[in-house]
Amino acid sequence: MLQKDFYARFDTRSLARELLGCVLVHETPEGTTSGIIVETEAYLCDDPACHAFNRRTTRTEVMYGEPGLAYVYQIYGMYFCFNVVSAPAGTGEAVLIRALEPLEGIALMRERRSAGANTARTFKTKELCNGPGKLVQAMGIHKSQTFHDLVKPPLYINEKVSGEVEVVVSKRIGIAEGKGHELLYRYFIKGNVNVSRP
DNA sequence: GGATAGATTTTCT
DNA sequence: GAAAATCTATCCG
Repeated sequence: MLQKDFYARFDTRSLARELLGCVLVHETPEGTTSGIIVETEAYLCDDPACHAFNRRTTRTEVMYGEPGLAYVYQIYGMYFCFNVVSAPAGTGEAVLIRALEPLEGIALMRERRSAGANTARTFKTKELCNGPGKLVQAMGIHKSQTFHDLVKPPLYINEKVSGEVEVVVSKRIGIAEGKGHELLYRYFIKGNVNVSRP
């Protein structure tokens, strides 16, 4: 399991890159789900797209906390996004986890995703976690886990299983022009089929 | 296969 | 009252 020093060691963009290949794990009463992190985005304090850009508020308070905390927020009324708080306490930065490659508990992920769908349908394995809102649903992560310290169960991250990975850098997804649209703060594993947008 | 509209609620102005 | 770090169903080719 990754410890505090890992989250504190890197600046936000380096952490976003380092998290690729690591394994996000969530232990719940229904079972354990886990997946390899294959896509991330960095949000810096001097970045208009960052929630903590304007000022320190109730919602963004956790982003100013110590690195390694979880930040879960609701987006577009019905979905949630999971972030890892980065940068020293007092600096409002975080890494958005955008996609996972399902590892453990795939049946449970399918169950949770189907329960969230309007009509009965079967999800392919690569459709379970290939987007920020999707992985939160599949992993059973809840908004109340904001402020959870990711160095202990039930929600934590394991170190890379298989050596270094080939990383591709790109513009972020869903950022409007004039809001840091052109910044190359998105990182994903080359050729991985679970990435939200190749 | 790709494009598009609609769902729905918290947060801040 | 508007905007938001999205996803799915449904249309069309």
